[in-house]
Amino acid sequence: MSASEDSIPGRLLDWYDRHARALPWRSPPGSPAPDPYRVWLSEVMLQQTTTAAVAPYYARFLERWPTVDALAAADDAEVMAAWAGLGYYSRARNLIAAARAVAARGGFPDSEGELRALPGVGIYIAAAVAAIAFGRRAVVVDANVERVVSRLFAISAPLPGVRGEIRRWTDAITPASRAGDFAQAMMDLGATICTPRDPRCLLCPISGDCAAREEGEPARYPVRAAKKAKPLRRGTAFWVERNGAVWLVRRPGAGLLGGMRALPDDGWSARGDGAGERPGDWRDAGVVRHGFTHFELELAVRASRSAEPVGPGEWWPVSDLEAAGLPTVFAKAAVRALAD
DNA sequence: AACACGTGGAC
DNA sequence: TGTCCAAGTGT
Repeated sequence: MSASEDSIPGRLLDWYDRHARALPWRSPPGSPAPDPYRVWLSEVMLQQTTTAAVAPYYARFLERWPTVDALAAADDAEVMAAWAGLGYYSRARNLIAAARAVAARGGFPDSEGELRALPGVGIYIAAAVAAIAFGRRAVVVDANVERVVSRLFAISAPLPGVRGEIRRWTDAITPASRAGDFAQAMMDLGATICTPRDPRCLLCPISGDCAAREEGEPARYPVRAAKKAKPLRRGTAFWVERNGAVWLVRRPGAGLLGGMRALPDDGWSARGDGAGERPGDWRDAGVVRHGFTHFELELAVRASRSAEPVGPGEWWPVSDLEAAGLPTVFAKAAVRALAD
């Protein structure tokens, strides 16, 4: 390696060679670079999502669509249904669009700039794919890196405003070679040692360079701006059942749960409950609570066997509801309706 | 710059 | 039960 063993990247790479996590989308350190399709797919799934949550989805996607060409040829509805439960559904919509763009140009581009042009590929994924799949030197900054770097240099200004400074420090310690392994080493360090609470500094290969450890309270970094309170919204979902089938709709392509199958609802406007306005014989099937990123939802479930479905939709066999690919909030509502 | 955008696990 | 937060991106 070009980095000396006494440097921060040198010690980190040496640690990574011995302690890298074995993850389904990863090649062991020193082995040939993994397929860019696999790196890209995993990075998209891993946005704001834990490795444990991603693993089964990643396995299913790879089995069903082993190449970017296969994914590009897939039906939108099947991909959206396969994504159900993973959250942030715009990722799935962008995944399809990006796969088709890549297939059309005959393969993945190998530079950050071109990667960045793909839908759903931002500054982080472009850098990660360029470094991990194509061996480029790129500055990869995710939440792990933010935490490690903010501690290493005791950066006391709050996130998110301080991201530029963190990026410059990361650039300063990113080696010319093995930038992909370096990025993954930083992420492994953040995930297993330099953890949000109670970092295990005694096991850290760069604790001797860490300004936060020197100060004595590393867990106080990174500093974050105060977060806003989540408002509570109330709404109603409608379970209309007939001959063993339930009426499902597809949500509009953009916005919350965009493009996903769903139960019909009242829009969750603050005043709630338009159920009384819908003709038919309705029963109260209970309430489910669900937390979204920026609000909390209290969703009343109303069920009927006589109401007429409203607008476009489809009858879906209740016995095969799993295959409909409902987002978790509606899966909860379905369980509530069926338990009633 | 600030906000929209899901979900589940850890404590 | 509540809070934090995880391999971020788009607008």
